[in-house]
Amino acid sequence: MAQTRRRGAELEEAILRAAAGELAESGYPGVTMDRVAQRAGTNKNAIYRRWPNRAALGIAAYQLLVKDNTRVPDTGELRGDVLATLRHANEQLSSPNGDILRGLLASMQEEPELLAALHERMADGGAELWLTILRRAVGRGEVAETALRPRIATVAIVLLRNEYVTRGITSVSDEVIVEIVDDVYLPLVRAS
Amino acid sequence: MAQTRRRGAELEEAILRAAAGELAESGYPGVTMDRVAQRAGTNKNAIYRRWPNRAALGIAAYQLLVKDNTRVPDTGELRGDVLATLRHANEQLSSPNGDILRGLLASMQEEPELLAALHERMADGGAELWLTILRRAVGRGEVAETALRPRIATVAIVLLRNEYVTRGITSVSDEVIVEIVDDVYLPLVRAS
DNA sequence: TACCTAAGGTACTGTGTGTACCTTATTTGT
DNA sequence: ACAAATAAGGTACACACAGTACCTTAGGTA
Repeated sequence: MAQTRRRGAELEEAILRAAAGELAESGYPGVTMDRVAQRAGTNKNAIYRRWPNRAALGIAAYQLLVKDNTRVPDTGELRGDVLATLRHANEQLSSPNGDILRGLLASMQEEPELLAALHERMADGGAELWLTILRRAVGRGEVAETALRPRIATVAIVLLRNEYVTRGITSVSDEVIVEIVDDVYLPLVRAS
Repeated sequence: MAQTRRRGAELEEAILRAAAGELAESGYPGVTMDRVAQRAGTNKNAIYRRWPNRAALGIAAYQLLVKDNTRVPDTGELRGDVLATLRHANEQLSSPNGDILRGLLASMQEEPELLAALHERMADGGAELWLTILRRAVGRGEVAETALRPRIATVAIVLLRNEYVTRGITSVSDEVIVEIVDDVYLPLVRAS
């Protein structure tokens, strides 16, 4: 009954929107090829012509979901910037996004290149954001230039993500975030 | 043709050994109820009478695999202890154990209590081990007593595990381990 | 000896992945 | 304007796996 048959980019977007919808509503387990196809008003063939398997579709949908999440806060002091970024990431990782992330991580065992793509887009996990925050702190004289290393800069978000991935919780309390900042991150960057 | 039918603990051990074998050879995806049952020379009913679902069986098998892995090294200095522990954990987490861990983590989305059990046994992830190492360093005067907090003590292993979980790699290079120790962990505990 | 418990065996439902094959609509080149 | 190429729709399928039902059979126990 469709007046005109959708093609190319139009159909691709419809599929992606359907997959992202399932992801948001039912988590990664809900992203089945049958469900996505039905929701997009198409069939599995159209999906398999674009993504080689369920995992690839899941990553693409996840990227659509968490897009536009990399703003760099500027509160005027390092502690405020770090807290704001962690809290923002905490919202992004909260249920169901945490489940989604965990589900995706596990499904990528055989596709390292897909996992790398996922890692790049992982919510606020990019080192560049953290280096930017630290660079401004260096400019204000809050920390020494030797702290400007990716491994050091991303410690806070790694610890936060660790809470999600290994504890399976749906949301990290603000106390934990403050603890990460005051007990670990700030002492570390000031000592480096 | 079995002379005597196995029962109770004997059968349970046979099932667990079969599951651990599949885990070691094929990772978590290989731990299917059918395969484990066949390998153990029994049937799915016997498994379901003991574990409520595949995830529970997977955790039990994982615990069998990584058992006896918590020795506390004593090299006489903090840096040596930390490096030894991380290198040991790196071996434990190396393929296929890393895949196994990731697979288990993802499957636990609905069973928080199982995930908690897994977390307890996670290779060298227990805070107690790290606190012991730090306590000895405090005794030697290497670090201040204020560093004796779980969040601080476990930072090194969390960073190492992060490499596995988010990057999907099969083994972390020794350079990364040294970087974690010298650039992050030692500065952190000495500053605390 | 009879009973009870637990193991073995088999079959089944339901769901999901991925593929095959054919039909039909739409675009593009001539 | 028409034909050929391209891509979508539709259906059916093979295969694997989780979990359940139901019955049969072995082996301790009273």
